[in-house]
Amino acid sequence: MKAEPDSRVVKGKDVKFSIDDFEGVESTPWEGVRNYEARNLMKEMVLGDKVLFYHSNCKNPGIAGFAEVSKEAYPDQITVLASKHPYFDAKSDREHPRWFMVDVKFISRARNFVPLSLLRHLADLSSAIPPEALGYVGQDGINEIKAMPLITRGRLSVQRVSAKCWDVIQTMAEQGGWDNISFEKKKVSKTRHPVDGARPTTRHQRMERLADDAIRDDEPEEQIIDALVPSE
DNA sequence: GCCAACGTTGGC
DNA sequence: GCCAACGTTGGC
Repeated sequence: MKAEPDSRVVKGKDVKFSIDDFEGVESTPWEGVRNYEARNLMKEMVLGDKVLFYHSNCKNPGIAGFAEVSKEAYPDQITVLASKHPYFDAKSDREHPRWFMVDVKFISRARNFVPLSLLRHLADLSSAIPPEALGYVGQDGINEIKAMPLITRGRLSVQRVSAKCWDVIQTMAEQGGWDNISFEKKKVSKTRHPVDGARPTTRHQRMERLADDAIRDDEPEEQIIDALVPSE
């Protein structure tokens, strides 16, 4: 799950939420997700599901800590009902909420911050053999990283993580060991070549995915159409 | 129902 | 700050 550690004001509200902020509050409602696929993933979450806490849209993006689901999906309407709020959605109302959130409980900080650039570097290896210093990751680990939606898709703010992948990342955060390997962001090719197993991304296939996501919205169509539209 | 235009995300 | 990727909107 992605959060932004740096201040950014959206319609008058600062959306900053860093690992420091998280540690201070222990548990927090994951409000503000306004993407169907991300919402559907949150609806699938069950109590105790493990979460990677990711620092996004910042100088050094990467995995900053660990968390778990402490409350299963419920309507995100605090923010939705106030028309002045940045997450306001006129198509959602109290009876027929469109957006949901889970509560997430802080577990721990990553002893070693796991930068996206490192994960990318590992995902870009032509083989599945980790660099010597990261031997403990194993070939399985490299393959898990190669398959992460974080690598293959980007954008989506809530993503699935396999149990194995979560373990690999947590072990990395625990053990570190990449201080002496270079994983400079190479400024070479503009188009990133898709990794094996990446979801196909032709326009047509993306449109189909979107349609699926919207369909899995379980509200009857008429309720969406009839949703109250507040003034202003 | 298609698809161009537009808006947002988010790495760099 | 740039801009590629891609989700969303709306005209037809």
